[in-house]
Amino acid sequence: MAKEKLTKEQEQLARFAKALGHPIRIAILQMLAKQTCCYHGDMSEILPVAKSTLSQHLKELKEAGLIQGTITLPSVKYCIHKENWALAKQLFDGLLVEAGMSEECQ
Amino acid sequence: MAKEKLTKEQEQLARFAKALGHPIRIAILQMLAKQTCCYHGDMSEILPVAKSTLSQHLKELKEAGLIQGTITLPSVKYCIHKENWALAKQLFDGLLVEAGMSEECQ
DNA sequence: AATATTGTTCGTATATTTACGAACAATATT
DNA sequence: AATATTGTTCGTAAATATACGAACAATATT
Repeated sequence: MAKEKLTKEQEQLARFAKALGHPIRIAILQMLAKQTCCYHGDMSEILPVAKSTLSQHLKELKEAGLIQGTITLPSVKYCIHKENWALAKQLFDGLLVEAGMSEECQ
Repeated sequence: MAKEKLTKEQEQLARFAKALGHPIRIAILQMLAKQTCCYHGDMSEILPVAKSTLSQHLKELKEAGLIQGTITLPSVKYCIHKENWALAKQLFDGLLVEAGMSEECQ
């Protein structure tokens, strides 16, 4: 068995995907994308989770590199991490296109 | 607090993303995409996991609707689930483009 | 009928994820 | 100095995810 090691790219893509793997985090990213709201407080009012839970989700997105937060007292402003987002887009696109073009398997 | 319910779309996108959220599953999809291999056995030889673990990953991808498997004795052939894959692509694209165009938040 | 091949399922252990409220920290306001 | 506002961190509980080998199932081969 010639077990192949997984590549950094595969790990990175999985990391991004994992961060997207929760509906609350999707909702967060959509809000940030639309710029309808960037503040923790605003999201907290809309999203159906406790503020502590929201903090956890934001932390995960931050750790995955998809968003960044800056303290703007008395609130905290979040936004998309443009650079990493571009990388994510590139990686996802690569996979999605590739697989979309695959032959019918039958 | 006007807590909004999450949409089916958000749930679906998160479901897909979650399925992509493991490097082994990324590797599986890439192999299926490239058509270099469609058989469980072939993947089992290449991917660095026990066959039982591979089965679990394949099951998750199947349950998420991203792949489908057909028994072709003595082996099992897997392939991308074209229809759902197209949906996944659409949903991911939507999010990725949207967020990519968001204003600089500063 | 015994054996081999190919995957799945089972049993199990460990780690991670998710969620909540309470407590805390940092600053602003009274 | 007490109070209010805004988020994070802590403690905790419950659910999922991940991994492995052993056992099993289904068919093919001897």
